[in-house]
Amino acid sequence: MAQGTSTPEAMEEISQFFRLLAEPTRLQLLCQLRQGPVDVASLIQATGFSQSHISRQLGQLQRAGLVTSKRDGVRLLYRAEGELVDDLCLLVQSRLRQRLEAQLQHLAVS
Amino acid sequence: MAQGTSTPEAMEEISQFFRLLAEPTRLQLLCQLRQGPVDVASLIQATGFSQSHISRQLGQLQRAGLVTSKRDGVRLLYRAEGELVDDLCLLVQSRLRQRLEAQLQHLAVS
DNA sequence: GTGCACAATGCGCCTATCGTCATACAGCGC
DNA sequence: GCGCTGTATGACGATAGGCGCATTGTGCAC
Repeated sequence: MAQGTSTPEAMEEISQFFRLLAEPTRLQLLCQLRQGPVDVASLIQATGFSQSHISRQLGQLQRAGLVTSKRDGVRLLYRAEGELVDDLCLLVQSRLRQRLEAQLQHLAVS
Repeated sequence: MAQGTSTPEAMEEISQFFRLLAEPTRLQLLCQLRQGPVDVASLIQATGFSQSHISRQLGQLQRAGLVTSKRDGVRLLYRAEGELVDDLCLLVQSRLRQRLEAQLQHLAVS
């Protein structure tokens, strides 16, 4: 199965998924949407980006199935779907922390 | 702790890490390097990219601490460091599979 | 129907990054 | 020292994607 991962096509797809998380804007949106449904105006407010930009990013995330939307009258409420992104972020975050601590040790020694 | 993840700076760093994996070339390289030390010529051969390109990508991965290099005479042997990337890829891969299966179900029903 | 608020899309600008070519650097054999 | 092989880096064109402005579309209230 380790070999299966090696096919360039699989790599292409996986990297495409990572690309969604490779943009701070989208990651911020996902973070805001973790706790439950949020309306778009709040997202615009929270991130400080233009409405069009937020709309596009949400569209991408929705097409990837990472968020879903529900209507509330005229507005749309978005919410994050699944905990995969959370798990990924936690893994990466702990790694970054590890690395920084290691650098600290290095400085302390030298 | 869920709140801690929300700071834009943290998002910036985490997304920066994901960006490393968002490129098929780099993911392929990491995949090749999982099994053990590989010399650069093999990587060039395996990916079909130019020497300079491979060198640059390896440099990025090395600065991020995802790979390390050892000299073997004139050549350099690279190897992957840690299983984080493997874990991340497996998680993403299983998700992609899930999604495709769900789509299949959808087709079967309709 | 008109008007109003919210969301999505067409267009363009701009920066970042991919990927190559040519060149410089490093280590080994002579 | 010189040449050779292997790696890194500078310069460049090409492409992708971020981001905003202006516009169009969509659903509600009247």
